[in-house]
Amino acid sequence: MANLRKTPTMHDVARAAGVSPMTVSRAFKTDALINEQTRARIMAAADKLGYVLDSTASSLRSQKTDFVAVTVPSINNANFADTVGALSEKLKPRGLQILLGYTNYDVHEEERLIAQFLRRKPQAVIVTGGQHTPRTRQMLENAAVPVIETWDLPAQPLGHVVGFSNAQAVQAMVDHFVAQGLTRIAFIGGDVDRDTRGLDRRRGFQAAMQRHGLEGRLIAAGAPPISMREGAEAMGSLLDSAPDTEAVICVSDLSAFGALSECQRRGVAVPGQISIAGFGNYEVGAICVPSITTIDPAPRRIGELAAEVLCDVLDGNTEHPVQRHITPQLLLRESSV
Amino acid sequence: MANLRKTPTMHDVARAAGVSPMTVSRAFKTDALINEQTRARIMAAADKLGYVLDSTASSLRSQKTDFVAVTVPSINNANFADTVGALSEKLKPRGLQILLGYTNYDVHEEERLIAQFLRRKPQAVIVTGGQHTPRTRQMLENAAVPVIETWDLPAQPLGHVVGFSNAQAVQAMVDHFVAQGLTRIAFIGGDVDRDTRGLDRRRGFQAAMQRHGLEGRLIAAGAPPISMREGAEAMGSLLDSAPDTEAVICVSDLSAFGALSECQRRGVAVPGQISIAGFGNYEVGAICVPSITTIDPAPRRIGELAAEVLCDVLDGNTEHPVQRHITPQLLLRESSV
DNA sequence: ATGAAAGCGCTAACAA
DNA sequence: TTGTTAGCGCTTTCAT
Repeated sequence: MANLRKTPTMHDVARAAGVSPMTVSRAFKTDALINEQTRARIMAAADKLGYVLDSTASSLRSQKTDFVAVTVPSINNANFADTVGALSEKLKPRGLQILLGYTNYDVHEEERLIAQFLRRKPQAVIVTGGQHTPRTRQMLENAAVPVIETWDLPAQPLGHVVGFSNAQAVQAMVDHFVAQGLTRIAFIGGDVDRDTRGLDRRRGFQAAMQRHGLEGRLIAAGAPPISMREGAEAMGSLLDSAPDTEAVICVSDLSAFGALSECQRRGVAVPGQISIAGFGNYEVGAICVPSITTIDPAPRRIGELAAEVLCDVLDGNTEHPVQRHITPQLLLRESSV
Repeated sequence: MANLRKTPTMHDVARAAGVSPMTVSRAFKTDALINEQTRARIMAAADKLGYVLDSTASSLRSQKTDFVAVTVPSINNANFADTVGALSEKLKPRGLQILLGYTNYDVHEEERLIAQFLRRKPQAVIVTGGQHTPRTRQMLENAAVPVIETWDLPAQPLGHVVGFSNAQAVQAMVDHFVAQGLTRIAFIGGDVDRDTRGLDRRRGFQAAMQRHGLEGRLIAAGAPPISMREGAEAMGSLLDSAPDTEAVICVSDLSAFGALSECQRRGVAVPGQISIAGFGNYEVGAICVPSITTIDPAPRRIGELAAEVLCDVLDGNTEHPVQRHITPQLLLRESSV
């Protein structure tokens, strides 16, 4: 049976085309010095044999892979998906392939992932956030691989940074509500600190409230990521426990939408009786009625900038660690007035 | 400088631990025959040197990778993310790593991805849908790698299948509306046939309408994937052109939510004046007010079954192509009565 | 523009 | 339980 034949190698193609294996190797490189007719003959032979280049062998010999390792907290999040999408599109022309892993908002799972990824000798490692286990930090240092931290401004960067201050962004939101004369303001977010960006947003909320001499109300919505349902439940307990609340800032648009829905179920007017704001500029917040005031952290821009930084590093144009800051935009919508 | 040292290899660890490289290799395998004290000594030496196993070399020598190639239409879709998430969790214990690519609903992009992935000699290829270019089909056949098609019931399967009939699921939805006495029913979906699952749903709609002797109204909402915004716009033109429509079935919950929002903006009562249904059981449809009637295709179940099939194949328990069918559930909610 | 020799780092196969 | 030998498929390097 034909299927019992071993997978053809470069050697087989070389013999079929009447050249040396080295010439076949050249034929498969776009920029190699080779006669076009020879290449055509080789490609025809390769096609006939069903030859597929073995990039494992190629990587081993050249001591160079085309992998870029990327970790995100969740595979199921439109914001991170946008960042990865932009990254992927920008790296595709360079022939770089993304090795994607998700940490489930857990630094130990991140450690496990990074350890696994480093065995593949990636060209770079791009992570979400600036919180890592000591072992992760050490592995990345030992690997001497370019590292880019995204979506955050780490206190002690591992290398390059493409991010923004989550705390600062939420402070702008608080200022907006206070400027409207609102004082009884609550924050709906995760009840544990696994999600460091969520934690930063909560801290930003509290810092801003304190600055205004106000007392912030914190509503715990469960373990990150906070879903629409958890947002709705949190809004329910807020309405039960502190019905005089005038505004609610949610850790994300998803929980904000859940909160909005709970208000609608209870006949609480938004805005009017209560204003709602989210974070992340997810599509749902732009489409729903009323639309939800939010902060746009430009997730695709983060991916594009990370790709830019990475290309500079790989081209040797960047010797020192780079910091590229995003400026999140406050988007005022119908849910706050 | 310490950093100028070459990356340590097994050889270096072996010398440091006073054993042969082969013993080091064994120490890094969980199930290898090795003295535990020797292993401890080796691990200590490896740790001190910052040694990281080179899985490229390992794969080349053993002619075996731990990659599973997976393609999905979009990285930014909660349903496919759930499938990939479940797949990933089930494959992790086996030490299999997912190589994820997204096709952007384009069979040619799928072809490009598969070609790239096959160079890595994956253990299996898992694709979304049953529509592929001839070249893709041929590459996969040549590679003699296990293939699983998901989310669909392909007419000509490439190998194993874990899916359901999108057409049939939508027919059940039409039957539901007709049973309620509704006759003027519209379908909002993509205007090109790139998304074969969307196309199947539209066909199911038309077939069911025809079976009931009714004429279906088709509203084109743009190129897949259909967003919430496009759903809203499509509902706008439907309300303009055919205001007597009694029910709308949307290609997904996202467009259904957009359609619902547009109704709310225009003061059209849902349900009452118009009933709305979606597809996919996305969270937004369960939380919004009114909640949206939908079909649950059990995306995580698809991933779990695919992982199950894959494990059976890798264990040699499955010689012949397998078909595992999902039965999507109709979820009746507030948007239809 | 093409070829020959060597070896990337690891592990299969066999030996002790 | 550990060691020795050989070679996976490719590309670097040097030669022609």
